[in-house]
Amino acid sequence: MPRSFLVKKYFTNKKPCYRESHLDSQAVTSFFNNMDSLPLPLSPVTPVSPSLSPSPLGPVDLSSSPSCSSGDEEDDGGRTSDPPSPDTLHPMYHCMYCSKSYNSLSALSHHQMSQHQSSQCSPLPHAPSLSQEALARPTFHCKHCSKEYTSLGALKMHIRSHTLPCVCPTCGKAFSRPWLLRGHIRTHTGERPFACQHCNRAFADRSNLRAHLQTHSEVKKYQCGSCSRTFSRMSLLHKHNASGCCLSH
DNA sequence: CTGGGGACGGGGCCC
DNA sequence: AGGGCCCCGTCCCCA
Repeated sequence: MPRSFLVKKYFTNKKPCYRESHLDSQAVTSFFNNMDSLPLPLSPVTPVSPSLSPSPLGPVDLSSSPSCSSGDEEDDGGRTSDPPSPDTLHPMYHCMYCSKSYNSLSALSHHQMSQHQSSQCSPLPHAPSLSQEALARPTFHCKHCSKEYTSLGALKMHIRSHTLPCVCPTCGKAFSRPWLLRGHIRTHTGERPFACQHCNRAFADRSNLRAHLQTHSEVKKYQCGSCSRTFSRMSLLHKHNASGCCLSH
């Protein structure tokens, strides 16, 4: 499975390290104690321009596809999508040698095997040097924005960020995913399940606890490339750079 | 201006 | 396939 479903995405140097730093109970202490040895990115973090190269293959237009499979949980209010149209859910597979399209991978494979394999066909000029399988991979367009995905599941997940099916019963604010709603509900209940082991603070959001733990560390995660100052948050480093540090070096 | 907290979005991985 | 959870990241606000 590809690490990224998203065709158009921001490329980062993220190295997910899941399940290595559970922040509950003693794991927090472990995380903090080992902070110095963690492979933290102590280098200036620079924003990376998005790759906006168009899909080399004809994208699948899902403009009339349903926005979410769980339609019964969708809040209407003008956000619901058009009714499902099975035809438009079918991805199209495009030949890398000619412009013919097929609605099944097997049909495309048969076409390419029979029409192009024995000949000296070369891929279309706009086709990148990818494997044939990769080239045959369909792309799925979001009807609400310009994003493209290589799997329908990824697209459905993304579309939830447009349809916002999870609605707070208290204030009516809508969210794309249930756990986002749960986090929001904590703002109403005041629940703060993520406690700092080094002070009395507790947080409703794990990310905020993680950021807070940085404040306990002498050497923080984000370092200015010019003056070597370290910051607990990327945004602080950005502010620091914007304030002119790098201009004076 | 700086540091920090609150709230939230989104892609990726695991089950 | 879909839900749950993880991490990274951003924006806003305030002291």
